[in-house]
Amino acid sequence: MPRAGLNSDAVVDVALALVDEKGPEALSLAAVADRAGVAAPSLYKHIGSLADLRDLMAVKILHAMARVSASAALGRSRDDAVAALMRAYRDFVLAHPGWYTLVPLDPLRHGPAPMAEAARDLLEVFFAVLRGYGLTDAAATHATRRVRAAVHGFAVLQAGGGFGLAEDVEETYDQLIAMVTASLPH
Amino acid sequence: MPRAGLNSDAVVDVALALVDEKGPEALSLAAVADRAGVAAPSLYKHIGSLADLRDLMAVKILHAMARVSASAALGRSRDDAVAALMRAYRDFVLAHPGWYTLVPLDPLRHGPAPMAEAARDLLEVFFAVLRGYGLTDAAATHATRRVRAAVHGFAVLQAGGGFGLAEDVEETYDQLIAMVTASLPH
DNA sequence: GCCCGAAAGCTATGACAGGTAGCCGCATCT
DNA sequence: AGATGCGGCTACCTGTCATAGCTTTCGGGC
Repeated sequence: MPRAGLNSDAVVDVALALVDEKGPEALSLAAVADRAGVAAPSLYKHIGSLADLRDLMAVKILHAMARVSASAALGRSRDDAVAALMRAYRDFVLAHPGWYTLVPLDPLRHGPAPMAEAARDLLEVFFAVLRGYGLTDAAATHATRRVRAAVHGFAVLQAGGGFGLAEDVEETYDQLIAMVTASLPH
Repeated sequence: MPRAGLNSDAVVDVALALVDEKGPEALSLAAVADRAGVAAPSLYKHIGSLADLRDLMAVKILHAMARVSASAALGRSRDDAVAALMRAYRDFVLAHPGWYTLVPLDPLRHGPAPMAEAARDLLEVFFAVLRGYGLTDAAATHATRRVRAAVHGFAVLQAGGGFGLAEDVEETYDQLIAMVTASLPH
Protein backbone atom coordinates (compact mmCIF):
# COMPACT_ATOMS: atom_id res chain seq x y z
CA MET A 1 0.00 0.00 0.00
CA PRO A 2 1.86 3.06 -1.22
CA ARG A 3 1.14 6.17 0.78
CA ALA A 4 -1.25 8.67 -0.68
CA GLY A 5 0.77 11.57 0.64
CA LEU A 6 -2.24 13.41 1.94
CA ASN A 7 -2.34 16.34 4.27
CA SER A 8 -5.02 18.54 5.70
CA ASP A 9 -4.97 20.94 2.80
CA ALA A 10 -5.13 18.21 0.19
CA VAL A 11 -8.13 16.64 1.91
CA VAL A 12 -9.91 19.99 1.88
CA ASP A 13 -9.17 20.42 -1.83
CA VAL A 14 -10.49 16.97 -2.61
CA ALA A 15 -13.64 17.75 -0.65
CA LEU A 16 -14.08 21.06 -2.45
CA ALA A 17 -13.72 19.40 -5.84
CA LEU A 18 -16.22 16.77 -4.79
CA VAL A 19 -18.81 19.34 -3.71
CA ASP A 20 -18.22 21.34 -6.87
CA GLU A 21 -18.97 18.31 -8.98
CA LYS A 22 -21.66 16.47 -7.11
CA GLY A 23 -23.18 19.06 -4.83
CA PRO A 24 -23.08 19.56 -1.08
CA GLU A 25 -25.36 16.58 -0.40
CA ALA A 26 -22.66 14.30 -1.76
CA LEU A 27 -20.16 15.47 0.83
CA SER A 28 -19.41 12.49 3.05
CA LEU A 29 -16.21 11.21 4.52
CA ALA A 30 -16.64 8.02 2.56
CA ALA A 31 -16.87 9.93 -0.71
CA VAL A 32 -13.91 12.15 0.13
CA ALA A 33 -11.83 9.16 1.15
CA ASP A 34 -12.77 7.29 -1.99
CA ARG A 35 -11.82 10.22 -4.19
CA ALA A 36 -8.56 10.63 -2.29
CA GLY A 37 -7.79 6.95 -2.80
CA VAL A 38 -7.82 6.16 0.88
CA ALA A 39 -9.97 4.38 3.44
CA ALA A 40 -12.38 6.57 5.37
CA PRO A 41 -10.76 6.34 8.81
CA SER A 42 -7.46 7.49 7.34
CA LEU A 43 -8.93 10.95 6.90
CA TYR A 44 -8.94 11.38 10.65
CA LYS A 45 -5.16 11.60 10.53
CA HIS A 46 -5.65 14.96 8.79
CA ILE A 47 -8.97 16.35 9.96
CA GLY A 48 -10.78 16.18 13.24
CA SER A 49 -14.28 15.42 12.01
CA LEU A 50 -16.69 16.06 9.20
CA ALA A 51 -17.70 19.31 10.90
CA ASP A 52 -14.06 20.33 11.07
CA LEU A 53 -13.65 19.57 7.39
CA ARG A 54 -16.65 21.76 6.61
CA ASP A 55 -15.10 24.60 8.56
CA LEU A 56 -11.79 24.26 6.74
CA MET A 57 -13.64 24.25 3.44
CA ALA A 58 -15.59 27.35 4.41
CA VAL A 59 -12.40 29.20 5.24
CA LYS A 60 -10.94 28.43 1.83
CA ILE A 61 -14.16 29.46 0.14
CA LEU A 62 -14.33 32.73 2.04
CA HIS A 63 -10.76 33.50 1.07
CA ALA A 64 -11.56 32.84 -2.58
CA MET A 65 -14.61 35.08 -2.36
CA ALA A 66 -12.64 37.87 -0.72
CA ARG A 67 -9.99 37.62 -3.42
CA VAL A 68 -12.48 37.67 -6.29
CA SER A 69 -14.49 40.49 -4.77
CA ALA A 70 -11.49 42.64 -3.98
CA SER A 71 -10.03 42.28 -7.44
CA ALA A 72 -13.37 43.15 -9.01
CA ALA A 73 -13.66 46.36 -7.01
CA LEU A 74 -10.04 47.29 -7.53
CA GLY A 75 -9.62 50.41 -9.60
CA ARG A 76 -13.29 51.33 -9.49
CA SER A 77 -15.23 53.59 -7.19
CA ARG A 78 -18.75 54.29 -6.04
CA ASP A 79 -21.53 52.90 -8.24
CA ASP A 80 -19.01 51.24 -10.54
CA ALA A 81 -17.34 49.53 -7.64
CA VAL A 82 -20.62 48.42 -6.07
CA ALA A 83 -21.82 46.98 -9.37
CA ALA A 84 -18.54 45.16 -9.94
CA LEU A 85 -18.55 43.80 -6.41
CA MET A 86 -22.13 42.62 -6.65
CA ARG A 87 -21.52 40.95 -10.00
CA ALA A 88 -18.34 39.26 -8.88
CA TYR A 89 -19.98 37.98 -5.70
CA ARG A 90 -23.02 36.69 -7.53
CA ASP A 91 -20.95 35.12 -10.29
CA PHE A 92 -18.86 33.30 -7.73
CA VAL A 93 -21.97 31.83 -6.17
CA LEU A 94 -23.28 30.76 -9.57
CA ALA A 95 -19.95 29.23 -10.51
CA HIS A 96 -19.76 27.27 -7.24
CA PRO A 97 -23.26 26.96 -5.83
CA GLY A 98 -22.29 23.96 -3.74
CA TRP A 99 -19.44 25.80 -2.13
CA TYR A 100 -21.55 28.73 -1.13
CA THR A 101 -23.93 26.60 0.90
CA LEU A 102 -21.00 25.48 3.03
CA VAL A 103 -20.27 28.99 4.19
CA PRO A 104 -22.06 29.68 7.48
CA LEU A 105 -24.24 32.76 7.55
CA ASP A 106 -22.52 34.00 10.68
CA PRO A 107 -18.86 33.29 9.97
CA LEU A 108 -17.79 36.17 12.20
CA ARG A 109 -19.09 34.61 15.37
CA HIS A 110 -19.50 31.08 14.18
CA GLY A 111 -16.25 29.38 14.00
CA PRO A 112 -12.65 29.10 14.80
CA ALA A 113 -10.39 32.10 14.41
CA PRO A 114 -9.38 31.48 10.77
CA MET A 115 -13.03 31.51 9.75
CA ALA A 116 -13.65 34.85 11.39
CA GLU A 117 -10.50 36.23 9.83
CA ALA A 118 -11.49 35.16 6.32
CA ALA A 119 -14.97 36.58 6.82
CA ARG A 120 -13.50 39.86 7.99
CA ASP A 121 -11.43 40.05 4.81
CA LEU A 122 -14.56 39.74 2.72
CA LEU A 123 -16.51 42.17 4.87
CA GLU A 124 -13.68 44.64 4.56
CA VAL A 125 -14.14 44.71 0.78
CA PHE A 126 -17.73 45.82 1.26
CA PHE A 127 -16.70 48.51 3.72
CA ALA A 128 -13.90 49.72 1.47
CA VAL A 129 -16.26 50.15 -1.45
CA LEU A 130 -18.73 52.07 0.69
CA ARG A 131 -16.04 54.40 1.97
CA GLY A 132 -16.12 55.83 -1.55
CA TYR A 133 -19.49 57.33 -0.63
CA GLY A 134 -18.16 58.79 2.57
CA LEU A 135 -20.00 56.19 4.61
CA THR A 136 -18.50 55.23 7.95
CA ASP A 137 -19.56 53.73 11.25
CA ALA A 138 -23.25 52.97 11.60
CA ALA A 139 -24.18 54.23 8.14
CA ALA A 140 -21.56 51.99 6.58
CA THR A 141 -22.83 49.01 8.53
CA HIS A 142 -26.42 49.59 7.47
CA ALA A 143 -25.36 50.06 3.86
CA THR A 144 -23.24 46.92 3.92
CA ARG A 145 -26.17 44.96 5.23
CA ARG A 146 -28.40 46.27 2.46
CA VAL A 147 -25.87 45.30 -0.19
CA ARG A 148 -25.22 41.93 1.37
CA ALA A 149 -28.89 41.09 1.83
CA ALA A 150 -29.63 41.97 -1.79
CA VAL A 151 -26.73 40.13 -3.34
CA HIS A 152 -27.00 37.13 -1.04
CA GLY A 153 -30.72 36.79 -1.59
CA PHE A 154 -30.47 37.13 -5.32
CA ALA A 155 -27.50 34.82 -5.70
CA VAL A 156 -29.01 32.09 -3.54
CA LEU A 157 -32.34 32.27 -5.33
CA GLN A 158 -30.80 32.24 -8.77
CA ALA A 159 -28.40 29.43 -7.94
CA GLY A 160 -31.28 27.44 -6.50
CA GLY A 161 -33.38 27.83 -9.61
CA GLY A 162 -35.75 30.13 -7.80
CA PHE A 163 -36.39 32.40 -10.73
CA GLY A 164 -38.56 30.10 -12.73
CA LEU A 165 -40.39 32.57 -14.92
CA ALA A 166 -39.25 33.37 -18.41
CA GLU A 167 -38.02 36.94 -17.99
CA ASP A 168 -34.30 37.57 -18.35
CA VAL A 169 -32.58 37.14 -15.00
CA GLU A 170 -29.68 39.36 -15.98
CA GLU A 171 -32.08 42.21 -16.55
CA THR A 172 -33.44 41.66 -13.05
CA TYR A 173 -29.96 41.72 -11.61
CA ASP A 174 -29.17 44.97 -13.38
CA GLN A 175 -32.28 46.41 -11.76
CA LEU A 176 -31.28 45.05 -8.37
CA ILE A 177 -27.88 46.68 -8.64
CA ALA A 178 -29.52 49.94 -9.63
CA MET A 179 -31.87 49.61 -6.67
CA VAL A 180 -28.94 49.20 -4.31
CA THR A 181 -26.83 52.03 -5.71
CA ALA A 182 -29.83 54.36 -5.64
CA SER A 183 -29.99 53.79 -1.89
CA LEU A 184 -26.45 55.09 -1.45
CA PRO A 185 -25.57 58.80 -1.05
CA HIS A 186 -25.20 60.87 -4.21
CA MET B 1 -50.78 -1.49 22.26
CA PRO B 2 -53.47 1.11 21.73
CA ARG B 3 -53.37 2.87 18.38
CA ALA B 4 -51.88 6.29 18.17
CA GLY B 5 -54.51 7.40 15.71
CA LEU B 6 -52.02 9.00 13.38
CA ASN B 7 -52.53 10.13 9.85
CA SER B 8 -50.45 11.87 7.28
CA ASP B 9 -51.45 15.33 8.47
CA ALA B 10 -50.74 14.56 12.10
CA VAL B 11 -47.29 13.24 11.25
CA VAL B 12 -46.53 16.44 9.36
CA ASP B 13 -47.68 18.51 12.32
CA VAL B 14 -45.51 16.54 14.71
CA ALA B 15 -42.55 17.01 12.40
CA LEU B 16 -43.20 20.74 12.13
CA ALA B 17 -43.35 21.09 15.90
CA LEU B 18 -40.14 19.13 16.20
CA VAL B 19 -38.30 21.35 13.74
CA ASP B 20 -39.69 24.45 15.38
CA GLU B 21 -38.32 23.34 18.72
CA LYS B 22 -35.06 21.62 17.89
CA GLY B 23 -34.15 22.94 14.47
CA PRO B 24 -34.06 21.35 11.04
CA GLU B 25 -30.98 19.24 11.88
CA ALA B 26 -33.04 17.35 14.42
CA LEU B 27 -35.55 16.22 11.83
CA SER B 28 -35.25 12.46 11.59
CA LEU B 29 -37.84 9.77 11.30
CA ALA B 30 -36.71 8.36 14.61
CA ALA B 31 -37.28 11.69 16.33
CA VAL B 32 -40.67 12.19 14.69
CA ALA B 33 -41.73 8.66 15.57
CA ASP B 34 -40.59 9.10 19.14
CA ARG B 35 -42.50 12.33 19.52
CA ALA B 36 -45.57 10.74 17.96
CA GLY B 37 -45.32 7.83 20.40
CA VAL B 38 -44.77 5.27 17.70
CA ALA B 39 -41.99 3.11 16.29
CA ALA B 40 -40.13 4.56 13.33
CA PRO B 41 -41.29 2.10 10.66
CA SER B 42 -44.91 2.85 11.54
CA LEU B 43 -44.51 6.28 9.98
CA TYR B 44 -44.28 4.66 6.58
CA LYS B 45 -47.96 3.84 6.85
CA HIS B 46 -48.59 7.57 6.55
CA ILE B 47 -45.74 9.00 4.53
CA GLY B 48 -43.67 7.67 1.67
CA SER B 49 -40.24 8.67 2.88
CA LEU B 50 -38.34 11.35 4.72
CA ALA B 51 -38.12 13.32 1.48
CA ASP B 52 -41.88 13.05 1.10
CA LEU B 53 -42.36 14.26 4.64
CA ARG B 54 -40.17 17.26 3.91
CA ASP B 55 -42.28 18.08 0.88
CA LEU B 56 -45.51 17.83 2.86
CA MET B 57 -44.00 20.09 5.51
CA ALA B 58 -42.92 22.60 2.89
CA VAL B 59 -46.42 22.74 1.45
CA LYS B 60 -47.89 23.51 4.87
CA ILE B 61 -45.25 26.13 5.50
CA LEU B 62 -45.85 27.80 2.15
CA HIS B 63 -49.55 27.91 2.87
CA ALA B 64 -48.91 29.53 6.23
CA MET B 65 -46.61 32.08 4.62
CA ALA B 66 -49.13 32.89 1.92
CA ARG B 67 -51.83 33.34 4.55
CA VAL B 68 -49.70 35.59 6.74
CA SER B 69 -48.45 37.63 3.80
CA ALA B 70 -51.86 38.09 2.26
CA SER B 71 -53.44 39.20 5.48
CA ALA B 72 -50.63 41.69 6.07
CA ALA B 73 -51.11 43.28 2.67
CA LEU B 74 -54.88 43.27 2.92
CA GLY B 75 -56.35 46.76 3.04
CA ARG B 76 -53.09 48.47 2.17
CA SER B 77 -51.68 49.62 -1.12
CA ARG B 78 -48.42 50.58 -2.78
CA ASP B 79 -45.56 51.40 -0.39
CA ASP B 80 -47.68 50.58 2.64
CA ALA B 81 -48.55 47.20 1.23
CA VAL B 82 -44.97 46.43 0.22
CA ALA B 83 -43.70 47.34 3.66
CA ALA B 84 -46.35 45.25 5.37
CA LEU B 85 -45.65 42.30 3.10
CA MET B 86 -41.93 42.50 3.64
CA ARG B 87 -42.32 42.76 7.40
CA ALA B 88 -44.79 39.90 7.62
CA TYR B 89 -42.59 37.67 5.46
CA ARG B 90 -39.46 38.46 7.43
CA ASP B 91 -41.22 38.08 10.77
CA PHE B 92 -42.48 34.68 9.74
CA VAL B 93 -38.97 33.55 8.94
CA LEU B 94 -37.70 34.86 12.27
CA ALA B 95 -40.53 33.18 14.14
CA HIS B 96 -39.89 29.84 12.44
CA PRO B 97 -36.34 29.83 11.13
CA GLY B 98 -36.25 26.05 11.02
CA TRP B 99 -39.38 25.88 8.93
CA TYR B 100 -38.10 28.29 6.36
CA THR B 101 -35.05 26.21 5.57
CA LEU B 102 -37.35 23.35 4.60
CA VAL B 103 -38.95 25.35 1.82
CA PRO B 104 -37.14 24.69 -1.45
CA LEU B 105 -35.93 27.74 -3.32
CA ASP B 106 -37.65 26.60 -6.49
CA PRO B 107 -41.01 25.35 -5.22
CA LEU B 108 -42.67 26.18 -8.53
CA ARG B 109 -40.74 23.66 -10.52
CA HIS B 110 -39.44 21.55 -7.69
CA GLY B 111 -42.04 19.33 -6.36
CA PRO B 112 -45.37 17.69 -6.58
CA ALA B 113 -48.40 19.67 -7.65
CA PRO B 114 -49.49 20.81 -4.16
CA MET B 115 -46.09 22.40 -3.62
CA ALA B 116 -46.30 24.40 -6.83
CA GLU B 117 -49.83 25.42 -5.97
CA ALA B 118 -48.88 26.68 -2.52
CA ALA B 119 -45.92 28.55 -3.99
CA ARG B 120 -48.15 30.13 -6.58
CA ASP B 121 -50.46 31.37 -3.82
CA LEU B 122 -47.55 33.11 -2.13
CA LEU B 123 -46.21 34.48 -5.39
CA GLU B 124 -49.63 35.83 -6.21
CA VAL B 125 -49.54 38.00 -3.09
CA PHE B 126 -46.38 39.66 -4.37
CA PHE B 127 -47.93 40.22 -7.78
CA ALA B 128 -51.13 41.58 -6.30
CA VAL B 129 -49.24 44.13 -4.24
CA LEU B 130 -47.25 45.24 -7.28
CA ARG B 131 -50.36 45.69 -9.36
CA GLY B 132 -51.00 48.71 -7.17
CA TYR B 133 -48.11 50.37 -8.99
CA GLY B 134 -49.53 49.48 -12.38
CA LEU B 135 -46.87 46.82 -12.86
CA THR B 136 -47.77 43.88 -15.04
CA ASP B 137 -46.05 41.24 -17.15
CA ALA B 138 -42.29 41.52 -17.34
CA ALA B 139 -42.04 44.61 -15.16
CA ALA B 140 -44.04 42.89 -12.44
CA THR B 141 -41.81 39.83 -12.61
CA HIS B 142 -38.64 41.88 -12.32
CA ALA B 143 -40.07 43.86 -9.42
CA THR B 144 -41.22 40.71 -7.65
CA ARG B 145 -37.75 39.27 -7.98
CA ARG B 146 -36.22 42.41 -6.50
CA VAL B 147 -38.57 42.31 -3.53
CA ARG B 148 -38.09 38.60 -3.02
CA ALA B 149 -34.32 38.73 -3.27
CA ALA B 150 -34.16 41.56 -0.75
CA VAL B 151 -36.54 40.05 1.78
CA HIS B 152 -35.24 36.53 1.40
CA GLY B 153 -31.63 37.61 1.73
CA PHE B 154 -32.28 39.77 4.73
CA ALA B 155 -34.48 37.27 6.51
CA VAL B 156 -32.10 34.39 6.00
CA LEU B 157 -29.12 36.41 7.14
CA GLN B 158 -30.87 37.77 10.20
CA ALA B 159 -32.31 34.38 11.18
CA GLY B 160 -28.88 32.85 10.76
CA GLY B 161 -27.23 35.41 13.00
CA GLY B 162 -25.47 36.96 10.05
CA PHE B 163 -25.72 40.51 11.30
CA GLY B 164 -23.16 40.34 14.02
CA LEU B 165 -22.31 43.99 14.43
CA ALA B 166 -23.92 46.14 17.04
CA GLU B 167 -26.08 48.43 14.92
CA ASP B 168 -29.84 48.09 15.19
CA VAL B 169 -31.07 45.48 12.75
CA GLU B 170 -34.57 46.96 12.64
CA GLU B 171 -33.12 50.21 11.40
CA THR B 172 -31.38 48.32 8.63
CA TYR B 173 -34.61 46.61 7.66
CA ASP B 174 -36.42 49.93 7.51
CA GLN B 175 -33.74 51.11 5.14
CA LEU B 176 -34.01 47.95 3.06
CA ILE B 177 -37.75 48.44 2.72
CA ALA B 178 -37.20 52.05 1.68
CA MET B 179 -34.61 50.89 -0.82
CA VAL B 180 -37.10 48.49 -2.36
CA THR B 181 -40.04 50.89 -2.49
CA ALA B 182 -37.82 53.56 -4.02
CA SER B 183 -37.20 51.17 -6.92
CA LEU B 184 -40.92 50.98 -7.68
CA PRO B 185 -42.79 53.47 -9.90
CA HIS B 186 -44.00 56.70 -8.34
C1' DG C 1 -73.71 -9.37 18.13
C1' DC C 2 -70.31 -11.51 15.41
C1' DC C 3 -66.93 -11.88 11.91
C1' DC C 4 -63.77 -10.53 8.54
C1' DG C 5 -60.98 -7.47 6.02
C1' DA C 6 -58.33 -3.26 5.92
C1' DA C 7 -55.53 -0.34 8.21
C1' DA C 8 -52.08 0.59 11.59
C1' DG C 9 -49.07 -0.82 14.54
C1' DC C 10 -44.88 -3.91 15.60
C1' DT C 11 -40.02 -6.61 15.35
C1' DA C 12 -36.26 -7.89 12.65
C1' DT C 13 -33.04 -6.88 9.22
C1' DG C 14 -30.08 -4.48 5.81
C1' DA C 15 -27.33 -0.81 3.82
C1' DC C 16 -24.69 3.01 4.84
C1' DA C 17 -23.24 7.14 7.49
C1' DG C 18 -19.74 9.17 11.06
C1' DG C 19 -16.58 8.02 14.40
C1' DT C 20 -13.08 5.19 17.51
C1' DA C 21 -9.55 1.69 18.72
C1' DG C 22 -5.70 -0.41 17.79
C1' DC C 23 -2.43 -2.68 14.50
C1' DC C 24 1.14 -2.48 10.84
C1' DG C 25 4.45 -0.91 7.58
C1' DC C 26 6.74 2.77 5.04
C1' DA C 27 10.06 6.48 5.20
C1' DT C 28 13.14 9.15 7.10
C1' DC C 29 16.98 10.52 10.38
C1' DT C 30 20.55 9.30 13.07
C1' DA D 1 21.32 -0.55 9.56
C1' DG D 2 18.22 0.35 12.90
C1' DA D 3 14.80 2.99 15.70
C1' DT D 4 10.89 5.94 15.59
C1' DG D 5 6.79 8.06 14.34
C1' DC D 6 3.49 9.08 10.97
C1' DG D 7 0.07 7.56 7.62
C1' DG D 8 -2.26 4.11 6.23
C1' DC D 9 -5.26 -0.11 7.35
C1' DT D 10 -9.13 -3.56 9.38
C1' DA D 11 -12.64 -4.21 12.67
C1' DC D 12 -16.28 -2.50 15.19
C1' DC D 13 -19.53 0.85 17.48
C1' DT D 14 -23.88 3.79 17.12
C1' DG D 15 -27.49 6.07 14.62
C1' DT D 16 -29.82 6.80 10.26
C1' DC D 17 -33.37 5.62 6.46
C1' DA D 18 -35.67 2.03 4.52
C1' DT D 19 -37.98 -2.67 3.55
C1' DA D 20 -40.23 -7.15 4.64
C1' DG D 21 -43.43 -9.48 6.84
C1' DC D 22 -46.16 -10.49 11.05
C1' DT D 23 -49.88 -9.17 14.40
C1' DT D 24 -53.43 -6.57 16.35
C1' DT D 25 -56.96 -3.30 16.46
C1' DC D 26 -60.92 -1.16 14.57
C1' DG D 27 -65.20 -0.65 12.05
C1' DG D 28 -68.80 -2.02 8.69
C1' DG D 29 -71.95 -5.59 6.87
C1' DC D 30 -74.55 -9.30 7.77
